[in-house]
Amino acid sequence: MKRKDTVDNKIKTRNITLQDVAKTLGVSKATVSLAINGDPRVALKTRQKILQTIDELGYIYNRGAASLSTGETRAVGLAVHDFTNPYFAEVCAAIESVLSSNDRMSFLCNTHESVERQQHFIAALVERRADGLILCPAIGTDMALLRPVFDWHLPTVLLTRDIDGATLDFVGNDDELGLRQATAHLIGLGHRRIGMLGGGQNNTVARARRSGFYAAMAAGELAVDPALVIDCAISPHGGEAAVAIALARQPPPTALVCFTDQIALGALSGLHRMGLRPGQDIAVVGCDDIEEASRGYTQLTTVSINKAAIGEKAAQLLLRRIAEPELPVQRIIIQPELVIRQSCGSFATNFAAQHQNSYGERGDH
Amino acid sequence: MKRKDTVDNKIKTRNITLQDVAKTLGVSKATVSLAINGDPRVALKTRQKILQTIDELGYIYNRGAASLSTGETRAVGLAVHDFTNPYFAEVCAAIESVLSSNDRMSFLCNTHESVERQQHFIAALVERRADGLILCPAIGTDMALLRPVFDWHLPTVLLTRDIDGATLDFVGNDDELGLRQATAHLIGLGHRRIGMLGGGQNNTVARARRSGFYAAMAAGELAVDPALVIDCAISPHGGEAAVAIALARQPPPTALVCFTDQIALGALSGLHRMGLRPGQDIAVVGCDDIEEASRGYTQLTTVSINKAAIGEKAAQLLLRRIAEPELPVQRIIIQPELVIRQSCGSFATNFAAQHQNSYGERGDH
DNA sequence: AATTTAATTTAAACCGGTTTAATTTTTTTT
DNA sequence: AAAAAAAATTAAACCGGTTTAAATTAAATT
Repeated sequence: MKRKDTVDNKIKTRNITLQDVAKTLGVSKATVSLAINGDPRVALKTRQKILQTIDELGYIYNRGAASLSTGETRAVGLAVHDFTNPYFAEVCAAIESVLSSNDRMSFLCNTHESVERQQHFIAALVERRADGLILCPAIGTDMALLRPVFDWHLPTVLLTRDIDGATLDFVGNDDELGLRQATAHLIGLGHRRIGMLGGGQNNTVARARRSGFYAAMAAGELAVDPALVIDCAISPHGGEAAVAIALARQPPPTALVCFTDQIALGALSGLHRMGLRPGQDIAVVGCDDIEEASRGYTQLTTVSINKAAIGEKAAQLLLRRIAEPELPVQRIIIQPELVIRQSCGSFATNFAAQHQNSYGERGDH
Repeated sequence: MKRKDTVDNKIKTRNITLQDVAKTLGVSKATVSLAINGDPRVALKTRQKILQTIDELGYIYNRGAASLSTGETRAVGLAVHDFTNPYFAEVCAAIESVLSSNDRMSFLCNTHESVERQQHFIAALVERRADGLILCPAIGTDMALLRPVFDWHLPTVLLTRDIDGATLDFVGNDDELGLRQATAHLIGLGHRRIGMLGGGQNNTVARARRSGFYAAMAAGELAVDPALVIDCAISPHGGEAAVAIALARQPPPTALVCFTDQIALGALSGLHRMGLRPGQDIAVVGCDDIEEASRGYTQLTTVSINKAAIGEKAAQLLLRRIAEPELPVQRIIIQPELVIRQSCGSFATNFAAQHQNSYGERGDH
C-alpha cells in the first residue's frame, strides 16, 4: 500500500516530493535539498524561489526519508517506571520541554517496573534508530539487560536510578544525603524511636535513602529497630499499609522517615484514619517534595528535590552525549534540601511529654 | 555522516542489512524481507535459516527504512495540555499501555496550553508521517489550527476536550451530567448557597461542567450568585486562591462545587489554612476522582471518572480509525459516577444548624 | 513421462530524501 | 579578452527496506 494516496480507492494524489519541487522550478533535487537545509552554497534568490514553491505546492518534508540517509532521527526515548508518580511526571515534563525546544521528539514508555516492557521499548528504539534514551531503569535491570544499548552505542542517560557497574551517564539526586538530613532533623527534635517506611534493597535510590537513614541513626548513636524498617510499595497504598504495621509495634515509633512522599502521604492518610495527628502524635518526613506535600492539610516535612533541574540536566546531558559520543561518562548529582513543614512537629516536647510515661524507658537529658 | 559507522573515526563497521543476510544465505533480499514479515509464501525451512542467520549476524530491522516504502510508521502522537495533572497522567498511562501492546510507539507532548507548542508538535508528527494522534487540545484550538490534521488525513481522536465543529473522533466524559449530579447532591443535603470554583468558558469541558452546575441549581430552583462563580487556574493554587475569594463574600457559601479535583483539593488546602473544616463548616465537591481525593485526610466527594477507560477507549478508537480511515466519526462518552466521601458532610443539619443564625434568612421547609 | 498446478524465489523498481565529487556559471584578476 | 578563482548547481550513488509480476522449482495429475 502506498499510504494516503489511495484514500478510499478514489483519490490517489501522489505525495509531493522534493523531486516535484525541483521539477516545477527546473532545478535539481540536490539544490532543493540543500536549500531546505540552509546550505550556504545555494544562491539567495534560488533559495527564495524554492521556499516559495514549497509553500505553493504544499510540500512537506519527509523526515523519515532524510533519516534513512543521515542516520539521525531526532527522536529519543524516555522510559520511567511510573510517570503516574508526580515526581516523574514533573521530571518528564521538564525533559520533554528541553527536548522539544531542541527540535527532538520523545517516545514515551511507562515501564511499570517491568523489565520486559522496558526491553521491548529499547528494542523498538533501536529498530527505529532513535538518537538516544533517558531511562529510569525498572527494578531488576542490570548490565546484561542493557546490552542493546551498548551494542548499538545508543547514547543513554540514566535518570534517578543508577545501575551497578554501568558506564553510562547519570543524573540524579543525592539520596543518601537527603535522608540523612531528614533523619538527623528528627533526631535533633528529640526523637529516639524512629522507623522507616519503604525503600528496600532492589534499586540504588532505595539503598541510598535507606543508608542515609541508617547513617543518621548511627551518627545519633541510636539503634534501629528492624521491625520498624518496613518495606512497602512505592505508593500511597504502600505507605498506608506500612504505617499500620509500624504503629502496631510496641512500643510504637515516635517518628517515621519515608522513602518517598507518596509513601509518606499514604502514611499521613493512614494516621488520619487511625485518629492520629501527624506533627503532634507522631512525626513523619518524606522525600521528593511533590506538590501534595505542601497542602495546608498535609504540610509534610520532606527532602525537596529539584525535579525540573533533574529533568533539564538529564535532557541536556543526553543532547551533549549525542553530539559528542566520546565524551567521558558524566554523573550529575543534584543536591536536595530539607524543607521543614509541620508533619514533623515543631518541638520534640510534644512527643517527649506524650510518650514518656507510656513507655518512658529513657531519661537521658 | 554515515551514522555510528564512524564511532571515533576508528571502528567503521557498516550496519548489517537485509542484503547482508540475503548474501550470506545465497538468497534474495525479497525472500528475507518476506520471511521477516511472516509471509506464508516463504518455505518453512527457508524462514528458519533466515531467522537463524539474522540472529547470528546480529541483524537489526530498520523500521525507518521500511516505513519509507510502506508509509506506516507505527508511531502516534499523544498531546495533552498538562500531564503533570494526575488525571492526565493516568489517562496517558492507559493510552500508552494499549498502544504499546499494539506495537506502536507514542510521541509525547505536554502542550502547557500553548497552541504554538501544539502546532509545532503536530507539524513534527506530519513530517515524521505519524500514523495518528490523540489530542487533548490546548485552549484556543479551533478548526483552523487543526488544518494540518485534515490536510494530511491524520487519524485523530480528541481526548476529553472537544472542538466545536470538528468532525473528529472524540472520547470523553459526560461532564454536564457529572457536575449536575454533584450539585444536586449538595442541594439534596440542604445547601442553598452554593458556589462554583473554576471552569469558565474557554473549553468544552469547562462549559459542560459549568452548565451542569447551573442546570442542577435551576432544577433545585436556586439562584446562583454570580459572585460565587469564580474562575481560576486548573491547579491547586488556583483552587486555593478561589476559595479565599468565595469565602470573603457575604454571606459566604455553604457549599462549593469545583471544576476539577485539583481545584477542589486546593480549596481544601485553603480552607485548612483558614481553620475551616470541609464537611463540617463547608461542603466541597470535586470532579475527576484523582487518587489524592481518597486520602484519609481529604475524603473528597467527587465525580469519579474512569480514567483508564477513557484512555483505553481513546487508544482503541485511534487504532480502529487508523485501520479504517473511512469509518464514520465516533463519539464515546464515558459515564461518570458520584462518589460520596466526607468533604460534603453527611447531613445538611451540620450546616443548617451552624449557619442559620449567622445569616439565617431562610426558613424554608 | 508429459502436463498442469501449486509452491517458492527473485529481479528490479520504488519510497524520498542526502551527499560529494564534478561540472557549469559567474565574478575577479591580470 | 583570456585566465584564474569563486560561487552555484547537478548527476548519481546511496540509505535499507517493500512489493509485484515474472521466473523457477516442486508436487500433483493424467
